[in-house]
Amino acid sequence: MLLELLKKELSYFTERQYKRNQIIYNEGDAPDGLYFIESGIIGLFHVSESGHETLLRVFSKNYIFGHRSLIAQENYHASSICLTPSRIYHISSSKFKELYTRNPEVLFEISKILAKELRASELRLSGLQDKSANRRIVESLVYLKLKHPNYTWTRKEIAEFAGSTFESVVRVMTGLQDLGLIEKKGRDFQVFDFEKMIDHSTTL
Amino acid sequence: MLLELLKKELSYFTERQYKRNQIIYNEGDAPDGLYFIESGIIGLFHVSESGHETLLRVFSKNYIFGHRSLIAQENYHASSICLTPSRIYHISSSKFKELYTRNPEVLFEISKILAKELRASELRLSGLQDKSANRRIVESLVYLKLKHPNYTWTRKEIAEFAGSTFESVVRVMTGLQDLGLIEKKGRDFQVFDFEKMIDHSTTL
DNA sequence: CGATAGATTGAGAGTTTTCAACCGATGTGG
DNA sequence: CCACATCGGTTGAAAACTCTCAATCTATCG
Repeated sequence: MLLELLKKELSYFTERQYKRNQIIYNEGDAPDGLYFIESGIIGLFHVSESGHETLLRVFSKNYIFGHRSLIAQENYHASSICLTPSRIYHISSSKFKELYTRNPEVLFEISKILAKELRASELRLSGLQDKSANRRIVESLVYLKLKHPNYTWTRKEIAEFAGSTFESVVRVMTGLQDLGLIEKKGRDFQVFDFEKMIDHSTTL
Repeated sequence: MLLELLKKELSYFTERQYKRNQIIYNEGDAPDGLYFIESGIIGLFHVSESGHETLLRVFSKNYIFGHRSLIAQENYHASSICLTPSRIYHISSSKFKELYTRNPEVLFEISKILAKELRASELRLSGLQDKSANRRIVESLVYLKLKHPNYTWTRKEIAEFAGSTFESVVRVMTGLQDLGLIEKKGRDFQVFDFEKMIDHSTTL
């Protein structure tokens, strides 16, 4: 929906190339327009005062990012970093304003995205208090691997998404392999049965 | 900002009265327009599968709620419950659409609210992994009591906001009283020094 | 082939919750 | 206005979960 709207307006955007691990914007920076992903995977990371990292969201093809700060008119509360090499369109704040003034549908679609992201965040908030670390790790494994089957997620990234430690992720993955639900392949892994994994998340 | 816009449109709204503990809408219900608070305090609670409750947000005078589901076009992911008797304006989904079509500024302001709520939620997500329970409890105490000095927050509500248990809240409050930073008054309490409380949150 | 980043495993430590018992405040009906 | 019921608060001790730390191993890449 938003996709079609933005594709029609690509002349407003400029395309940029980013390398793996390249920072697109940093926590604390002033908002700098809207980003729209042509290819690649981008992680949104928050680093707390004490140095703890959290993987808040994962963005990829045909999705936008930078929208939260842009709309809120607040500095970024987290940093966007490329997990893979990426091609990304960028539109300046002023051109973005021009765009949604001319086409209010764009604003509505972005609101919708914000609303869905808020739901997801609040459900994670609840899950963090309610679910065991193992359960959260399994769910994160399923979520991340379903979303990006070909990307090799590190244990650290998975832990930072699940709200746990990479050692705990390792233990859960070993357990799942013993149950025959996943198979480790070098640093990567393959999932055989997404459904059963969640059932076994208390068994580990 | 949104306040002025909505006040001009009160003829679009109908006013309703709610009692303490009355449920305004339930988790799982289809979205039902927008709510705008004339008076009272409303809590947004999520109850997980296992029965764990989380206090996600607190709404009060001149603020809206129900906007997330309305914009996302998703069922409510949490329930809105009156913490005090409340007077609340309500606008139907169709009239709301009419309103923001005629006045796109309204939509922009609501997007802004969503964006700020997303930030707050994600920072809590990070804090939940990063900060000690005591620290989170102290911060919640400060946040809730600064926001509503006259409301008697129960230990349970504070715990459900902080992501802890009511017993832990009790222990933290006893510690703060021993330090002379708060004073308990029956079930209520008074804060003497909001600043110092956070400093002492690791000491407890 | 060596260097480095990432993965694995075990044992120990610490924080936080859970459970249980008891206390105090608040409000209602007789 | 008192008595009692109920809801919320308090405290202590034990248990559990998860993390931390350290040592070792393996994959990957120049």
